[in-house]
Amino acid sequence: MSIRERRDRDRARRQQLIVTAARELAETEGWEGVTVRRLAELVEYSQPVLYSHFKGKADIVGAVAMEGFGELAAELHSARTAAASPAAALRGVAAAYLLFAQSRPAVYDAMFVMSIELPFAAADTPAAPRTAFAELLAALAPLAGDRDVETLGEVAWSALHGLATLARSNRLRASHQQARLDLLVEQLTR
Amino acid sequence: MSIRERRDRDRARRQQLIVTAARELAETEGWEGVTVRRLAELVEYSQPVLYSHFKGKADIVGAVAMEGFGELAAELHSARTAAASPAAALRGVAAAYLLFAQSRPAVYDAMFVMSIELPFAAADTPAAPRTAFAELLAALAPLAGDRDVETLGEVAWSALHGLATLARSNRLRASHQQARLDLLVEQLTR
DNA sequence: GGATCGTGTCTAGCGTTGCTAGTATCTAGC
DNA sequence: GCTAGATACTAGCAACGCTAGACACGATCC
Repeated sequence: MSIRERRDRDRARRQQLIVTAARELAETEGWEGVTVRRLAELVEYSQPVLYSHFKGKADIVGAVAMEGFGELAAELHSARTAAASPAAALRGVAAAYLLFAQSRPAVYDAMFVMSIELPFAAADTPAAPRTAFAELLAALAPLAGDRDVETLGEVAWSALHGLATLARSNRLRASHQQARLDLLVEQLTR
Repeated sequence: MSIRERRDRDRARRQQLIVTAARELAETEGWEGVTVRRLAELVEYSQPVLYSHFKGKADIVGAVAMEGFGELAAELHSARTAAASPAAALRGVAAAYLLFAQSRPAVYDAMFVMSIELPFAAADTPAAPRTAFAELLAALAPLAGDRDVETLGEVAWSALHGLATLARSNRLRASHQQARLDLLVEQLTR
């Protein structure tokens, strides 16, 4: 069965090639510039090949989003564990979150703006996004006091998400991002 | 020049007809179901007529967004002025904001998610969105203490925006919206 | 009153999109 | 070496945003 294995390997490699191409194209030209035709041209296969890997364009976006969740979880984790105090950990996690959204906007959009179909607070939520949220909860737990940690986590995440998206569409004063982060962290720390 | 006036009146009425049709269609089937062809059919004109009113589809979305800003500003205002205390006013404004986003999701998307091109914190920001933001600031001002009101307003708005969008895509626990609102208002009041 | 000129609307079509049916080709196994 | 099945391709469908060119109507001037 070695041939079968090699084929599966090749197929997985090609799938990754598609996801990477979609991601890079979205990052350079935005998601509106990502079409199945252009992706097919980039990976040097015909369109139907892409449809043998993914159900449709939305599925490709979802794959990019999944990759992003893994990276976000890892970066939040290292930001949290690298900090000396609980307060510094929270601040580091929040800053890492905003940096992620700012530096990879296309991936962030795929994760949180585009792919509506991805239940989070449900039983069938995939592992990666749950892990990322768990990192935020871990950073908040020591500072929660009498507040419900999970609710606090949802509010904190919402604030971060709002800061990230509104700032990027020029709806917040560009020069005050640091001040907003400071104020938010102070509110959460209390 | 009465004929000219009547024509302008008819034209304005037709423009409003298009905006209303777009809005209703988006509210019932989502923005992906709104096409120029369907809109033309709904208002019983051919496609080029729509392009004599709007530069393109994005422009129609923008018109719906503008209408939404006016309504949001009005609802935030009445929520704020109806409250007895500053704390109640803030809570009322926050609740009104979330109710707006929940009850008119398509309009909310047009305002904050779709039309990227609409600078907010800039000189040429239209009046309606600025008024809406001013309402939030007015509700926060009495409770700001030593915090910078404008920065606090941006953080509060970001949190509300995050709560609204993440809740709607099932990324927050549906049953805990009240608890999140309580916690957020308490944080802001402090 | 009849010709003229604009304004306003329509039909038709361009290029592109996501997606798929049907065909050809290539490979694995007997 | 031949057959069966997997695999990738060409070609095309319906729908999209948008626009060029033709047509009809109404106001204006001789």
